[in-house]
Order: sequence, then C-alpha cells, then structure tokens
Amino acid sequence: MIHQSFFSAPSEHIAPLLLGQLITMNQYTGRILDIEAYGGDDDPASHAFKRKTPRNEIMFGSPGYIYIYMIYGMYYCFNIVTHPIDIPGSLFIRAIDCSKHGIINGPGKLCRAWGIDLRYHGQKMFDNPLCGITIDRQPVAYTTSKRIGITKDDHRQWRFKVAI
DNA sequence: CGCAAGATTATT
DNA sequence: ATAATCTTGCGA
Repeated sequence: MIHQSFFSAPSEHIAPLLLGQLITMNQYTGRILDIEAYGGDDDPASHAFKRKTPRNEIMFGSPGYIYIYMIYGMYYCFNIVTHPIDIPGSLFIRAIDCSKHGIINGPGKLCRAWGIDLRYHGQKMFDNPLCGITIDRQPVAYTTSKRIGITKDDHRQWRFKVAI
C-alpha cells in the first residue's frame, strides 16, 4: 500500500496516478474509476476555500487522512486529504469498480454501498491494514473534464476518469 | 438565532 | 428539471 508521502503533493497531480488502482476499505476492494481534485484558497469550489472550520479542518492537516462529510442531509462523501500540512486539499472519490457490487458510480452511492460514514473521518489511508490504496498496475489512460455539482465553477479540468 | 446553499441522487 | 432532507456556515 502506498505511504503517506505519496499524498503530500497537489491533488491534481495525484489523482491521475490513482486511477485504475486498488482501494481497500475494511472488507471491500475496488478499482478507482473517477476522482475529482480540490485545492485550498485558490480554489473557490473547495470546502477549504476560505477559512478553517470544524468541518474542513482536516483538509488543513497531514496528508493521507480520510475526510468524510455529509451532503444534502442524505449522503456521505469520501475524500483523502492531500498537500503538506497547513496547505489544504483533497481527492474526492466519485466512482469505483467494486469486486462485490460492480461499478458504483456516484460518491454518495459509494459510501452507502461500502458503509462509509463519519466513523471513517480522520482515519489513515496509510499505515493502516484496513484502509489503503495499492498501486499494482501501470498507469491507465484517462480523460479530464470539469468538476460537477459545484456552482463556483472556475472551469478547471480537475475531474479525472479512466478512459473507456 | 435564522436562513440559504450545498463536492447528490432518483424520479418526472 | 425537481424534490428529498438536514448540516453547515454566515450574517444579524
């Protein structure tokens, strides 16, 4: 499994490297198909755009930790903190090809299928036998596009998907 | 303390 | 295109 320093880089640099690779969360495994990158005070769409708040605080912390938040009162979303400490950013996992459930397209559906909730918030994606990512393949071809579901759109092409 | 907006999804 | 549903963060 990859270690913490791997996540200590800009989100948009890491995202394509993780596409097609193996993610493990407790009993579940799958291959990452779709990731969005988020930054900090230069990224209006990011939760960490302005100040540190109770919710986004972890985005300002050490890389490689799990950031979970609830959206629209119904769905949890799964993120991994990026950038060195004090520089906020995250990777937003949107879709996975899961060995058990098949393709799960949608961040809310992923958390529902894998039972991810706030208990995962603040846990590690490194040095953790239960949660982590293993790079066991050559880099895969991918496409980029605009991030979806955001209104403060800055037109950045920070959505990364495995090419069909 | 009130209120609008939100990194979504299923349905029309 | 819109409802469902509730937390968060902002302003007063």
